[in-house]
This record gives sequence, structure tokens and C-alpha cells, in this order.
Amino acid sequence: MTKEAAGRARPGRTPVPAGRRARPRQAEVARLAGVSQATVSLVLSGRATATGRPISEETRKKVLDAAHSLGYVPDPAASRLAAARNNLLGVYSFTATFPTDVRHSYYPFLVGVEQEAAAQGYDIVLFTGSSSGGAGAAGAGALNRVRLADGCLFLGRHVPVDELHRLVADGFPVVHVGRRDEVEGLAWVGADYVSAGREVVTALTGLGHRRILLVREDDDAPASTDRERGFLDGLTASGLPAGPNAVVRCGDPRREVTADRVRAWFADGVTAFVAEETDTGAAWRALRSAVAEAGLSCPGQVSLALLGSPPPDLADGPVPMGFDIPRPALGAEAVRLLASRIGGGAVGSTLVACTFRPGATAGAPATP
Amino acid sequence: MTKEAAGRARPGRTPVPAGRRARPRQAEVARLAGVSQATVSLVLSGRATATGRPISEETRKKVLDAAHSLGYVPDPAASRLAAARNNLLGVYSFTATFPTDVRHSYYPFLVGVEQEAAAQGYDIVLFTGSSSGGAGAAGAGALNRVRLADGCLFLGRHVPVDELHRLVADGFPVVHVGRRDEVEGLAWVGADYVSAGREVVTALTGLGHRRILLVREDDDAPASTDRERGFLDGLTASGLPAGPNAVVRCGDPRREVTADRVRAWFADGVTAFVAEETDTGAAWRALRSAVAEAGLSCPGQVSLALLGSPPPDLADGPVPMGFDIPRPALGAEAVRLLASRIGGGAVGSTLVACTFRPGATAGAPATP
DNA sequence: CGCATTACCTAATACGCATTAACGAGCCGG
DNA sequence: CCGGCTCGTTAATGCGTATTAGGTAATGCG
Repeated sequence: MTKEAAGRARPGRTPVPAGRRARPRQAEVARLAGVSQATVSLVLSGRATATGRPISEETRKKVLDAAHSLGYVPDPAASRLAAARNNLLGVYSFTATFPTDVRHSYYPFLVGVEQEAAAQGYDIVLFTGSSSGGAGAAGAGALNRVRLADGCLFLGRHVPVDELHRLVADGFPVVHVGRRDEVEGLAWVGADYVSAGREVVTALTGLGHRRILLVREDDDAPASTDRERGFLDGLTASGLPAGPNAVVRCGDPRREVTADRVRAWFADGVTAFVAEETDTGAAWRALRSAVAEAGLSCPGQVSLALLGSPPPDLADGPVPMGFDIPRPALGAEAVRLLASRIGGGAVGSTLVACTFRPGATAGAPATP
Repeated sequence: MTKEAAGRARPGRTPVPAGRRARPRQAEVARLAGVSQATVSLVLSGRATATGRPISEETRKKVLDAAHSLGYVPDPAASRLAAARNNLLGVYSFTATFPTDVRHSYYPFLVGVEQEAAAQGYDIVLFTGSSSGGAGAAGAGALNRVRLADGCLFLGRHVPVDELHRLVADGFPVVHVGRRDEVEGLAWVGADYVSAGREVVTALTGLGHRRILLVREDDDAPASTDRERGFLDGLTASGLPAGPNAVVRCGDPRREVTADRVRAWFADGVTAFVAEETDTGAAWRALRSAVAEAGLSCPGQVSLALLGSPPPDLADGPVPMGFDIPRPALGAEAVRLLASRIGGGAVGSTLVACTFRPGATAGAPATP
């Protein structure tokens, strides 16, 4: 089964494109230096000494001189092929990574991702759910495209679980940004919404509030569930009832959280409202404008808090009490975890703490 | 000299890393489909029919099914090494692509780049200039990593000209976003500041202004030079003198454009001021506050215009007359040009038109 | 002086994909 | 019924670099 037939056929492409080669290869450096290609590789990669394979100073110098005089630059394709590693780290988001409309993109995560990836020696490949690029087709196997990278980060609230599971099951290194437990074996880094939510509620009860309402959207993403969980924990911890009527869940906050309803809640004794942060910020927007429209002053009559950060277009308003999600840190942590997985590390998931933000929308409740 | 020694030594790395491979190869697809690796390549690359080497419909289907069920994706490094495309499009920026300081971000360009790249079937690889990792080390060979992709876009004011030139000279497809003439053979896409500047001036003279002053910074970037050129063209086209005293060039606008000077210019008959846009927006800031401080109303007494877009932190002020740089369009155009170069197209550079913005800072001059 | 070390290098792979010469199988025409 | 087709597929390369088993002097040791 060995190459006894060698020398018979000579396929492949033309050996040399007529004129002088554009780029020198290690083989040419080797010829000029009077050594073998392997030696050139050893010298240039610096691996020689590292692996206990000594190279004489004289040879090293000859090789370096030759390489320099020929202007040798390594071909990254060949390096990566030989090393069986592309040093490519995928980032998959289910919407365009750079959206035109919603400024609320994944940008803050990417700040951390880019930085940490660079630090770890990876370049980033951007995959978006919308794009049909690459060799893979769209639709069913859309996620498969990411396999060209050494590993991949996933961003987004709504993920095709089956496909993701398939990747994980195949042993492809994957890390999800955001908690996600329903996919078995999936590593993730998430923000600790439970603790952060609890802290916000505790701050409000500390101010004296006894009736607090959470306005959330009708979405079962873990991020929403955790926030509610933290909210309820906070109530319980403060000795308040954490019943279902402490939470308003609405499909369309704009329509369901009206000035009238806010007025009614206020009349009923509610002195503080808490909204969850989502992609669109719908809950917070609705709450904010309903309170204003109802003619209630904040924080004079009612206190408001936001479980997250306000959407950028509302940045000029008063800073809401709430917490900040350390998105760049999350992104960086995700990269670290992914790099570890690529290197064969275990599947540890991580929770990152959020930082409490006192803000200017909460005060002691009015005492009529 | 043939391989008669084969079978003796068996170096290379371990054939299979214990468990099942994460990434399927063509060979595995072939095994599953019951054909040879070559057939898989022929089918998947679509080159079969093109090269007059027909594949039966049955075989094609078997192969596609197998590839799909394995989640096969071609290895970009291997494709590239084998002198083929990998549908990766590099984006290299000389600073972080996602800076914490949003002001200098390339975000608006990337919106267009991402969209057009997706439309053309490319995935995007982000090569971060600051990265010291990857195959290439920092400094000398930093740009070399981009050779893994089919072509690369470059963004940034400060470019290592030598390295870039090397890429261009080697025939690697490169497009620079922003005009850049000092690198020979480099293709670029830029904004047409000359026409846009002329249009702004024409709008002002159309309103009746006869004495217009350009405030620019002391910087010889093409973007600045072109704006001045357009400004002067506009004056000439309106039959006004385009002498050097129509332009104020200052190293530190904050200090050189004062309320006193503005008052003096106004007394001298200047009814309209034009500032250039730069990274910092220094000229515009200085002009804006000097006019306000001088107690001159705008657009009542003096008209203002900005050759570009206002810095984000001034976004809430009145919209200045001027023009908008179509950054997403520029990004998209750059991708189109790059795709064409990858396909063997010529090195055409392109100017993209800016859109005039009437704004609210310009009106007819007062007639005392 | 003979054998074990050491110090340096080279030969011979493999990496995954694209390409092409060659081969086997049907199909005609003579 | 056989040479010459066409059609479909495979075997055997090459791309440029990394890796590792071996080989060969030079040196050490008893």
C-alpha cells in the first residue's frame, strides 16, 4: 500500500507560474541557508529550544539571515493547516451583529470579546443568523457554518436548541453568552440576575417600600425568569409576600401598562415599580411613560427601578435605580472559557456579578 | 528518488485524538456516501460540471445528504492552501474594532460591510491590529494573518504602509476604506468630500451669503484637503473670491476661534461660517460655542454649516446644515470592490457621494 | 579502545482540499 | 465482436508548514 507507483503520474498544478515566485517558501530559505526545510521551520517557529531540540547558533543565524534577505513571510493557511488549528473563534448571533435600527446590539459584549480574543491569539469570525454566507447553506444546517472556527460563542435570547445541541454533542467547543440550561452539556457565562434583582428589591424595601410591582414581558428566556426569581427572592427576604400578583406579565407593555392602570395600582398602595430590561426595553418604556402620563412624580410619589440598563436612546433621562450588566467582562469571560474548552478543558459555566446602580428614580415612599 | 522507503518511518501526529472528531472531513463524508474523497470535493465545490466532469444525479444526492448529515464544513485553511477560495473576507482595523470610546468606532462602516458581505456570500473575519496573537506576531508580520482570507478590508487613519504595500505587491486583494493614494496599487473607496463641500457652499450662496469663512484644523489628511477644495470650488462656482483669507486654519480651534474674533468677522461682513468635521469635532465645537458666546443668533444673524456629521454628544443640538457621509454605503461599496478584486477584477477605486443635509442652522443673511 | 551519550540535522511524513491522469463500464458503428 | 467513444469515478498527487523518528558526527566514560 506504499507509494510504489510514484513517478508514474504527475498531476497537480503547474510547478512554477512562469516567472519568479511571488512569495518565497521555507524550502527556498532552506536552500539559501544550506539547511533543510525542517530546520527552517524549527528556527522560525522558535519551537526548537522549547521542545529540547537544540539548534546551533550558527545555523540559526544563517536561517534568519536567509529568511530576512528573501523577505520570507509564513503562509498562515499552511501554518494553520499543519497545526490543525485555525486560531479562529466564531461569534454567532441570531440577528445582524451590527443592526441598523436597534442600537442595543451586542456591541458591549463584543468589546470584551474582541479584546480577550486578541489577548488569547484568536481572530474572530462573525456569523449572523441572517447571513447566508460561507459554504454552508442557510436553513436547517445554518449553524454548521460555525464549524470552520475552532470554537464558537453564541449570543442571543432565542437559539435553535436542537442545532446547538447537535454541535455540543459532536464535541464542538461552544460557549453561550447568557445562562442556558436547557441544552445539555452546553457551557455558558451568564450574569447573576437573581442576586442583582434581589439587591434592587432589598434597596427599595430598605427605603420603606412595602408594595412593589414587577413589570415583565411575556417571554420565558432565562434572563427574564432569573430577574423575576431575584425579584421574588428580594420580597421574601424582606418579609413581604411574593405572590403572583406582585408580577405583571404582559405581551405588549405599551398597551397593557397604561396611565390608568398605574393610577389604579398606586391607589391600591403600590409605591414602587420595577421593570425588566429586554432587547427593546419595552417594559421600561411603557412604565416610564405611563407613570409620567398618570401625573405621578418620581421619585416623589412612586419609585422606579430597572433590572438592567436603560436603552441608549433614553440615556439622557434620569438614571434609573437598578444594576449594570458587566457586558464586556461577560464577553471576555466567555472567550476565556471557550479558549479553555478548545484546549480540552472541562465544561465549567460561570456567573458574573452585576453592579448595583443607586440611580435617581427611587426614594422613600410618600407617607400620606 | 521515489518513495521506496515508505513504510519505514511513521511520524506525523496521532491519527485520531481518541474520541470522535469534532470536525468531519471530506474523507468521512466520502466513506458515508460510499464514494471517494475526490468525488465529494467535485460535488461540493460545484466544479464538476464546470470542468466537464459530470457527476450522476444519484451520486450528487448521496454526497450532499452525507455532508449535511455530518454537518460538514470545509476547512478554510485547507481550501486556501489548495489554491481555492474559502469565502472569508478579512476586516483589519488598526485599533480595536469595538472600542470602549464609541466615538472613534468603525461601527457605521461595519453595518454596511456586514450586510454586503452576507449578500455576497462571505463571512467576516475580524483581524484586530492590536492583537499580538494569532499566527503572526505583533509588529513586523502583523498584517500577514489576513492572508488566510480571500481578501481584506483595511480601516484606519494610521496604516503601516510598508506592510500594506507588501500585501498589495503580492497580489493579495486589498481594499482600503478611505482615500489613500500613497500606497501604490492600493484600491480604496472614499467619500466625495469635494462635491459635498461645494454643494454646501452653493446652498449658502443660494440663500444670499456673500462672505463665507471655512474653519479647518491644521491637518493634511486627504479628508481635510478635499473638504477645503470643495469649499473653494463652491465659492468660485458662485462667482465669489476663493482667496486664502476665506479659510482659517488653526492648530487649536478652541483657542483660535474666540467670541471676539467671530464678532470681528461678523462686523467685517462675514455672514456664514463653515467648519470641517474631524475625529474630535474640535472646529465645529469651537465655532458653535464662539458664536453663542458672541451673542450672535443662528440662523438669524449668522448661518453655520458643518462639512460632515456632528459628534454624537452634540446630537441633541439643532441639526447643522452640512452633509452626511454614507458610511454604511461606503462599507458596502468596499465589499463590492473587494469581491470584484477577489474575482480577478481590476483595481478601480471609488468615490461615494455624500448626501446634503439642509439642517436648521442656515438661513438668509440679515440685511441691515 | 569500544560503546554510550550528546548535539544537530534531515527525511519523511501529515494536515484537508482541489485537481487531473487514468481506469472501468457501457454503447456504437463498422 | 472489437476499437473507439462517452460517462462517472478513483488514485495519486501538490499546496506550505509542523512534527518526529532517525541518522551522523563529535564527545564522554570506563
